[in-house]
Amino acid sequence: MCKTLEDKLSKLSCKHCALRQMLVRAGLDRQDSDAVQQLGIRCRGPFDPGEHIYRACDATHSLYVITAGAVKTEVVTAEGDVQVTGFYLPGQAFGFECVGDQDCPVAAIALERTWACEVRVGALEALGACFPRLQHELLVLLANEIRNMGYRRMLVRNLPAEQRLLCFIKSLQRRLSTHLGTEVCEVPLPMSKEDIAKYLSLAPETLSRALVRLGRSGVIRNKARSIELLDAVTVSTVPVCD
Amino acid sequence: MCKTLEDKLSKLSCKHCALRQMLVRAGLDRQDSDAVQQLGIRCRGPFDPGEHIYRACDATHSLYVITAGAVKTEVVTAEGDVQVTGFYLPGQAFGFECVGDQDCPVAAIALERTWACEVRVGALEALGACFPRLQHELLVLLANEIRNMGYRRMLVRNLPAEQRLLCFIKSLQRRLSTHLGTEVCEVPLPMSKEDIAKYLSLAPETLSRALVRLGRSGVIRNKARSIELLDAVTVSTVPVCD
DNA sequence: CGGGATGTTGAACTTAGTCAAGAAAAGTGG
DNA sequence: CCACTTTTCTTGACTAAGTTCAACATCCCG
Repeated sequence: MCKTLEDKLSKLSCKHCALRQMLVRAGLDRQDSDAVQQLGIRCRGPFDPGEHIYRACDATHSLYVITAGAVKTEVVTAEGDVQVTGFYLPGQAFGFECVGDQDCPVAAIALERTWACEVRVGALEALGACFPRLQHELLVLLANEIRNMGYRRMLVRNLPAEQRLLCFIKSLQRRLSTHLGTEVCEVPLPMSKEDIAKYLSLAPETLSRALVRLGRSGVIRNKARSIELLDAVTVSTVPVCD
Repeated sequence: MCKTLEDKLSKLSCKHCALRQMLVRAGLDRQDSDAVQQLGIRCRGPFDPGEHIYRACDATHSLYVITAGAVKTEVVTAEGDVQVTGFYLPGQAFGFECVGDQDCPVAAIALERTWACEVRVGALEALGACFPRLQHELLVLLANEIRNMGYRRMLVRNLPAEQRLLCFIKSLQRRLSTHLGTEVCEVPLPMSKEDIAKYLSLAPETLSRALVRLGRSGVIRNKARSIELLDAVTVSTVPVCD
């Protein structure tokens, strides 16, 4: 747990952190630290791999931004099978499902040692009443998530296994590059192959074979717990999501 | 075009209209007609079948609520193939993708003769600055859409064609029943089979076969431009979305 | 009544899923 | 630190499901 407001803000100081970006765009930078203080940002963690940040049906009503580590979100159906709905990297916000009043059927689980900042949606709304631009940015954040989900859905659904996988790796790469501020080729995979399979709606075997085929055709190089993207041209022909 | 505020509100007077529900929950009922007037609700239509309500990349920044008719939303990829992303019935809101600042890559097209109320998101936000509960409801509306999208995605993806189709019909039935306030068995299909296929990510042929099989197994009865749900038990075992 | 669009049917083909076995990696406890 | 177990991942043979292509039927609109 960090103690001071300065600590908390420094955790958010990354240029591309979703929450910080929102505050900056809303015109609420450090100068408004009184206002920001009202948000009651809590730094939580460390969460160990496999540990829940929130469980399905927890009424968290909070948004989270990862400061370090990685997180997956998943839904469990009545029949008990699990569907991974998203992976989140440092700087990214998650927990949108919990904004509303209903219980959210989604759980968030740490993939590696993870720290995250928590902001109560109620606090954002309250501050938004004073700063209309913050209110607007909050709305935009959700609207963007809706757009992204629609995109992901469209792209992932009809694509054959290999392209689906490539699209996923590319998305990870893009997000990581954005966060680091430099184009990376080697994409670490904090999640298990099974999680990726569940995210892409593929059997683990199919995923494994797709990885091998992409490796053989020289598009990627498979490493222990990461993937190196080799052929930029081939990759760029794959539809982009996120 | 309707003229008076009374006209506009009466259009929204259905108990289950998404916008009206939001206003009521926010405590803004007819008594606050001054406030509601500020929203500048525009009644638009009629739109003929095939006519666009908005096009991809139109910067509408508006939400729409259908008063009569039916609408589909679709995304066109760079390669030119179309993906239908949603069907909307009377009382339902659409246009969430356009809430943000970016252009929305989605188009909305009337399926039959359609009328819709348009509300500028900016107007909702402005009024929300005075009525925090409205602001909250707006956020909840978007959050619910996010939750629904996640659900739909999870359910539709792994399901075999027949169940996917049944899930879709059931969803239409539920929405129609909610709007009419009474359980309906006969579900009209304002959209073409091709649109349904594109929505469910199936080849038109596969959809056709699935319809025939469901008909033969006595779950549904295929009619000209509607489907009758016969076996309530079988249907209820299908996962529910929306 | 034609003619284009829309929907249906059948057969070959392609892809991904399933099942089962084996290899590699990650925990576990001495 | 090393054997041992357990889990995760890979590989192969087979099966099931959906797509594609082509032909035909039906609907709708002029």
